[in-house]
Amino acid sequence: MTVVTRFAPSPTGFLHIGGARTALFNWLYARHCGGKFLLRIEDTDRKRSTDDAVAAIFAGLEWLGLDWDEEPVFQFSRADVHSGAANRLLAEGKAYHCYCTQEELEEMRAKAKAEGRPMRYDGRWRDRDPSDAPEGVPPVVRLKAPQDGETVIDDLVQGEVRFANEQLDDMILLRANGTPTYMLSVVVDDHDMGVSHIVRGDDHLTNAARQTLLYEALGWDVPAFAHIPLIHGPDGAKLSKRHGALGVEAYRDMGYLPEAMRNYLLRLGWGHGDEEVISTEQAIEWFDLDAVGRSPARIDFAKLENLNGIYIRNSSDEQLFGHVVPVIENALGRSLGDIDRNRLSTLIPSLKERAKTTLELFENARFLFMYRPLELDEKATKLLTDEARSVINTLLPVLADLSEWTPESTEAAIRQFADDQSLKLGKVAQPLRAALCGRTTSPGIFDVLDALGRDESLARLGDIAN
RNA sequence: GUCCCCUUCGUCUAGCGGUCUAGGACAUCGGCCUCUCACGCCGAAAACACGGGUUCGAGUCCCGUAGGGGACGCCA
Repeated sequence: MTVVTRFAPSPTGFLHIGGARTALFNWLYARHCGGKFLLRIEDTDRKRSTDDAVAAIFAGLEWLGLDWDEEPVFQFSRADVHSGAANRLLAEGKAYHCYCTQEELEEMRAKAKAEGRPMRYDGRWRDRDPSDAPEGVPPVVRLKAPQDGETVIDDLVQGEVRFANEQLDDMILLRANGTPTYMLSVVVDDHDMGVSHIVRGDDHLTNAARQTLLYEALGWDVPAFAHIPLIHGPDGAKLSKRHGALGVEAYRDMGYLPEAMRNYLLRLGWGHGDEEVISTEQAIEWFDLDAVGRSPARIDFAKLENLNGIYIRNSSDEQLFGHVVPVIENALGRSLGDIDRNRLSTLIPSLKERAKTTLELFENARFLFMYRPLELDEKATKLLTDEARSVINTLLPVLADLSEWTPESTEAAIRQFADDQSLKLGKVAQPLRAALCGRTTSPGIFDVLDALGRDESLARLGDIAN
């Protein structure tokens, strides 16, 4: 059997992190099995669906590197097919018209609540003669679902889950205005798209039971289900905006790399022995639904950051440079000229050892793009005492006399200088750092000198010495 | 409230009856390295929710309890 999975978001907002993980698991499973990963946009709620959201979902998936097979299906465009299925059930006597008013349903709900029961439609039109139909009330179409027995979901993640059919009432297939409901659309679409494995959040577990009934009524094979636990916020509660229910593009803007994000999401609820840093190739090879945990996982930004740092360090200099230039240009509000680019690319190897996000990398590189005379931060100002300035003063001609300007040559000269002056290297390096970077932390000082170049370095030192 | 699911260090997890005095990772705290900050390395503290069974033996199986989550729409 060819495995076909799908990701079916409703375009009512950005692609949030929970959806991203669901998409990732679907994608991984399809790739692992050599099957297909399809995309369906569930835009049947016309009021809440927007084109912007559709675009955001596409962009989010692309950013994460989750490519889908075939053209995306837009659910709303298939409304006729969906209602056709409902009409077929009607003709076969497996569905019926219900003329209940909203008020009647409200009453049922209130009564159920008062009696401590869940709201269940009482089936009052189930076997009633259609000739009883009230004038001018447009009916909904309901499924004539079995009233006893049980429906069993053999879930790849949750195991065998049983629901008593009496708890599953006659769900609405077609609304009074004739449009199909979610429950109907999903089943018809998944069937028509040939979906073999439905991987989705476990908030859909009860829906799986209802949908199973629908599959059976329609005479279709029931696909395999895999209901994965939801992601929770750091506090264990539902994901809130404050706690990470952001669009994936927000994570991009916070300086995370898509590969790191993917790795992190993968490890949330799934593990492979002691493996932590897992390449996409390995993930595809190792991923399987039966290893997905059943308990919800909390998002942990510290771990995400740590992983991101690992991916930054493992990036090639060229790759990282490409990632970081737009981040910097965006933060700086100007584009980088050749000089800026050269300085940045020289310092990248050193910069990437000390940043957990590309945003942090920018902060650490910021001094490269500042204009003279440098604005010194508080600590740098404090560090540049008269004594420190005189060290720079004495060192300046030594550096100016260097015939060659490389990390090796400046290091040799400065170490020699410190030796001659009976100073510890730190006593020379720290003032240099403050003068060159305007702050007391930076990449290795010889790399800084190298990146800035001879002229700029000497000029910045001169600004301080005088 | 009803139904369903879940419960190993603070967090993510390994563990699929004996090899568990419970392993790894992040975070935390020490130390080393060192021109600062990082990286790296070494080390410490830190968990089987509780109560009953089953078994020669339970983190691992069963049943309760407690706690957490999800579902109960003419939303998806």
